Amino acid sequence: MRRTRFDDAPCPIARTTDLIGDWWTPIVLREAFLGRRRFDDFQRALSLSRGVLAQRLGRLVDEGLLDKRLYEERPPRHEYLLTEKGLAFYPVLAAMWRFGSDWLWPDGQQPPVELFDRESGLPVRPLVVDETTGEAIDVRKLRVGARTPNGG
Amino acid sequence: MRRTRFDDAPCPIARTTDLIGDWWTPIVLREAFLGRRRFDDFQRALSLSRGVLAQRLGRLVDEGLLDKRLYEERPPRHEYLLTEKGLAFYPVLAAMWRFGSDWLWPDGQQPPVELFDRESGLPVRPLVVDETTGEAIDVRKLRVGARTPNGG
DNA sequence: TAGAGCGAGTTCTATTGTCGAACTTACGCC
DNA sequence: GGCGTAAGTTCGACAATAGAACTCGCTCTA
Repeated sequence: MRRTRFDDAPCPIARTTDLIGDWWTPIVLREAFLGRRRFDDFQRALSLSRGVLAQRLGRLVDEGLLDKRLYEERPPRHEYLLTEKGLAFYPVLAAMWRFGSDWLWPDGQQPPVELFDRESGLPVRPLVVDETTGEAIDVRKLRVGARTPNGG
Repeated sequence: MRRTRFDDAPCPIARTTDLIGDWWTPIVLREAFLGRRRFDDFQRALSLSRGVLAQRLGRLVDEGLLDKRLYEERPPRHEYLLTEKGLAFYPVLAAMWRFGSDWLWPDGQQPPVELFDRESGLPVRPLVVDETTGEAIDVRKLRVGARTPNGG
């Protein structure tokens, strides 16, 4: 049976899930954000099957999150760079980071790593807010509705 | 081959990916946030295999995002309610919503649905910021580092 | 100039996971 | 006693994954 696809669903969550709803794609993107560019860099860092890596990188290129660039003619060598769309995905990883840090470590323990601001050196804690009010998102105060003509 | 597990990885993104890195879990959670509670509600809304649904709901209960409650003794009837941990996952879906809305529709088009504030009725646009500064997250200004004793 | 090495994949096979349908259990109603 | 409903479990066909080996184009070295 073919995996169910959500890429033409009317819901933005479903479409995003179609894009990253497997165990390697978010991790591959994480590595891209950490500055990895070359096939074997990804492969060594993640020790995943080369076949799966090729498929995932290909998908991310097809979807426009990565750009496959020739950085050397002879012999031909490629690198994968984040596009504007790829960079725009970072907030999703940041939200995952926050949830994981807050909820996926045993009692009293915390993850060994943290995010820092390069300039100030201060720790950064991602938080999801409403862009207009600046208030933290509270699901109990939200509803989903049809798009308004002037909205969004 | 057994699927690679990330549930004991040192990276919060990897652990979160382990939890939701498949095609149905985020969608099941979305439905839970939309107020769905009963097995057949989920099944009818999503038309996914009952086997897969049972496995996913079970995992979410095991992980503490859903609570399985008996709401009727005879005949025995159950419902799945979001826990505090489950509610804490909403920001991740909100970030996915924003990315999907902004980037996964063809030129000039927009998704048919939108988020609204229940009280004000105004559209809500999720944005990921740094909790301390309130500034939007910019991956180019971040670095990952070892946790500081007083940090985080 | 033969061979080792490297980057970037592709191909192969065994094992798992997923889909969809059918089946089961436990009860309530008529 | 049979039908309906909630909440699953079981089953078989098919798809995806992991890991290893192989290919291809090229460079460097002895």
